[in-house]
Amino acid sequence: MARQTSSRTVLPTRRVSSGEAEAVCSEHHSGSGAAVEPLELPESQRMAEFFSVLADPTRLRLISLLAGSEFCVCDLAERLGVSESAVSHQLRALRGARLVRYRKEGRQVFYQLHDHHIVDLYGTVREHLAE
Amino acid sequence: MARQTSSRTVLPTRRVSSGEAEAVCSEHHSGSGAAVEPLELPESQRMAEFFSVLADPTRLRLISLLAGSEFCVCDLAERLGVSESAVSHQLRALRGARLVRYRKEGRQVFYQLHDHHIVDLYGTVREHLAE
DNA sequence: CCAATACATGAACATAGGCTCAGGTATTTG
DNA sequence: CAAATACCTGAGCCTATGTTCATGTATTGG
Repeated sequence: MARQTSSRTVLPTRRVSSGEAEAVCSEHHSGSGAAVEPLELPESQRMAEFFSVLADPTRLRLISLLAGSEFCVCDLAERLGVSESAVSHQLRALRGARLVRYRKEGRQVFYQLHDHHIVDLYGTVREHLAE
Repeated sequence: MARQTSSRTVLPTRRVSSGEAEAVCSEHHSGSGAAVEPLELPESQRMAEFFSVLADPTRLRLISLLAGSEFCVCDLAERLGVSESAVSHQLRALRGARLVRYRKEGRQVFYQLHDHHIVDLYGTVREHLAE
């Protein structure tokens, strides 16, 4: 196990240097004077984009099916009760986020989860929502 | 222009059970005939709603700051370079998802992460994106 | 009490995203 | 080849959402 949670945020060098005048409450920092830098904007955008892929019921249900076994597109569509077009669009998003992989067999395309990360996420969120 | 969108068209609730064999490729199920049911729609919506809260750069940067220590609202606003109003709106979303907690001290409100779940998620996603 | 600070909230505007529709590509079949 | 199947994709419609702006509430200070 040993999930290493590096308590240090990773990216420095982001000085908010806008010409904005400063507030007063800045003197009340409860933490030490150590620079606590936020996540950089570009990386926060990449991460938000990733979470956006998970922020859709249809895609989550696709993932839940693929967690059980692999399926071809039309089976996924039928089981979710949505059009093949919609499924195909959503699978494209999942592919883009490297959440699923596929293999072709004749004219069918079988999709499966890409790796275990998504299952970990799934479990953690279920745990959070169950509380 | 008005198409047949009479009802909500959001949740068809099409209960395709065993009788309705529409597609042809259904016979290629790789799994056994066991019912592989997808995540139920209501739960998938709750989960999507939760991921939606994480699907925003500003909120992720707020979380990254709060992972280091607690902060009052105007400090968060200053460090991210966004308005206090925007921060307040986003903190509301984070509160709703039980991702942050707050304590009042005078006229200031100090926010901190609610529990460890978000840090786990954060780590898993960083790992996924780093590959 | 009145002004200022710190934060919250509703409305409005601009953008992003999911679905349907209408094709398009690739593979199998007659 | 031509039709059918399985899947992909661009365009457009409609809804959801993040921000700003203006205002409201609570606490501190003169």
